[in-house]
Amino acid sequence: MASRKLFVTTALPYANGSFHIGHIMEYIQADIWVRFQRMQGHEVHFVGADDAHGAPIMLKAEAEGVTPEALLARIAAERPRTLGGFHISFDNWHSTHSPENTELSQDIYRRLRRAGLIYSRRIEQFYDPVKGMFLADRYIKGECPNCGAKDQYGDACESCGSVYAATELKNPYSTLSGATPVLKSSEHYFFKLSDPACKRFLAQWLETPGRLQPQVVHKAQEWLQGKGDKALADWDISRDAPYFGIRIPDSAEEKYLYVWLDAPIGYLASLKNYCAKKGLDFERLLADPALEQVHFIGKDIIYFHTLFWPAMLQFAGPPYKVPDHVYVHGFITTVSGDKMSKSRGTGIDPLRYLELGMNAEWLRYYIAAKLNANVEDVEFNAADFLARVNSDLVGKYVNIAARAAGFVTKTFDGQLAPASQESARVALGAADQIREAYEGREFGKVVREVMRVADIVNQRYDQAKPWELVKDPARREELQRICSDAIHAFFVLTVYLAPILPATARRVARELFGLEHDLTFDDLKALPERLRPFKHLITRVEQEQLERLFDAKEPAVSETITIDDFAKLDLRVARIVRAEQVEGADKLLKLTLDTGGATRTVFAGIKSAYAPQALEGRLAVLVANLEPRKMKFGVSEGMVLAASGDGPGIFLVSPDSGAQPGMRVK
RNA sequence: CGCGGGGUGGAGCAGUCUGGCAGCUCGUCGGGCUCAUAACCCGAAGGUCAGAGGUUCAAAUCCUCUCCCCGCAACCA
Repeated sequence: MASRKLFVTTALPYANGSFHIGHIMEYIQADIWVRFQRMQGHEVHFVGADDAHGAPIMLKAEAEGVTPEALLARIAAERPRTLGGFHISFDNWHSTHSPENTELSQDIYRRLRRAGLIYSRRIEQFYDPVKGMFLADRYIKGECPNCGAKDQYGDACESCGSVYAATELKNPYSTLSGATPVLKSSEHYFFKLSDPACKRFLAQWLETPGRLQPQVVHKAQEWLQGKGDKALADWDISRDAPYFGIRIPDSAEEKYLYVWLDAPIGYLASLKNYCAKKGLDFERLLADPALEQVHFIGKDIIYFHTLFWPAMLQFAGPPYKVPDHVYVHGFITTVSGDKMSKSRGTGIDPLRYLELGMNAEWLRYYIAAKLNANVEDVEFNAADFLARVNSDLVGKYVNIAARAAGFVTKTFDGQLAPASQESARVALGAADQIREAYEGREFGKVVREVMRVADIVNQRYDQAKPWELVKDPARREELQRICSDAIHAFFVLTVYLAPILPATARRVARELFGLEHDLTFDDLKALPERLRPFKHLITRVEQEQLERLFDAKEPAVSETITIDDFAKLDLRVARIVRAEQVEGADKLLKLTLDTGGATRTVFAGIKSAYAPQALEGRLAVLVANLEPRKMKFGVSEGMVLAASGDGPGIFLVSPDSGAQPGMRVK
């Protein structure tokens, strides 16, 4: 087979937090595919990077009182531990906040401009006068213009489902400062996605056979062919200062590239950074017609990777090239045991998984077993995970070696009979199907096929009853043949599983068979002649480990504060002297509090949990120095403390009996 | 009727393109074995293939409608 040249990426994780299980699933999927390609002798360049720009990172850094760079450095520092822990074999990990990315992004921008695909126009947008910045829809809330529901975001109402522009909200406010935003106009740059040449190119790019999964083509075509108000619109690619990003070049005003423009360019920036380290010529590598550019992404970012990204690359021109494949996967959902509490993505913390000493290959195997080439969600089910890993990996696969190795070492001093017995033949016979499944990202098929063979091997071994043969010196040869056959089959299966279980495959190759290299498909041509003493390869998953993994329910506690920070809070014991319904309010009760002499009015969102009469006379804890807040029904002069969780129920915090109104709580 | 994907024994999945006795793993029940990390082997029970209608000698599979779940709908990273 001709050798291929591959440039493979995974989606760039947004650098405002640690990896979550969704990232890890994608990396495992891509890594398995990449390792498979390497095992066939292909040249693979597999890179990733942190997606470092944009308003959320800028604001998060500001909230923490650090520079964005410091925030990025902290996130970057913990990446290797997780990536290494799960055996993700990136050749390079970089950042979009890098000289390479700045250079490439500005270059691509200039080329697109020269190609006539960028124009500017003034748009009106909400501006936060306190923060001094323009507000994206997600930072604006207000009352729904349709149903009047409060605290709705700037794009759609969660209460009545109507869709509108942020400017239509009634009584809008900035979620950043609480200020009332003002309309302000600003010059914005647009990428002319609607240009006929652009649409023609995308139509042709999408239709290229084998490039994308059919479901993905359907979805992209819908956007591309949209009519009326669904028509493909141009893309606003600029943002006003202050913005943490890459400056738009040749612009008098201080403008920045929208983070989604420079993020995918980060793929190239990481490759370029890698080339520099390796002494490779970046432009030559990229321009090589033989190079296949492959992106693994999740279904949430199809829009960017099948429309904007190929269009940007196409019209930027050589050496940039359009992606050859964009492989889309679904999300991972989590079911923790019998609780059936489903949560998306966040159910398992990858770092905690590693810290508990859980084997990364368990997860790699489990995810591989569930992955196919479709855009379907994958469910992580704790009970299923336990059963699958223990019975497949330990009970079937490893067991083959464990049960036959003893005879070979003790009775034959590690000498294996010549190959080509029945079990090994069955195993070798699966090679084509397994390679095809790997290539097509049908990892579930790989696993099913491997386990089908493992079952056959165990059955044949059972029928031959080596534990009886060993008692009869006349049947030594037969015993050696049976055991060698099982060991050979085990070796073949290890080659098949190597992309999924790289660490185990490495140990098997070195410790059991004395090979100096990592396994490749070429190793199937000559099966081993000797076996070294068997060692424990993979431990079983313990129920307790899974329980601890999910016990981490209490999510990371909020950031540490100092005693001085705490001292800022003035908490007081207060007696609820009156509690009343509020006309027209869904959630609020109006409380009149005695704070030891003075009286306060507080609106508390506890109507669903308490009848007003039940509250009168009770003690509560009041945040006495909270800034008074003007609400629809009056001014609230503080806040009473109450506990609540994910489920229903609100629980007022009460001081023990004996406490007097006005006492300080600390 | 906005669009895409999904709904198959208790659990997780294959089979759907190209119609032909409903299959695999785990779990459960019964038996066997003792080489193996309580692993392995044999057997059994368990499904109106989300629902309704249609095409056909024959439908999980093709067509129509309905219900439920996940996701998408640029100015959200």
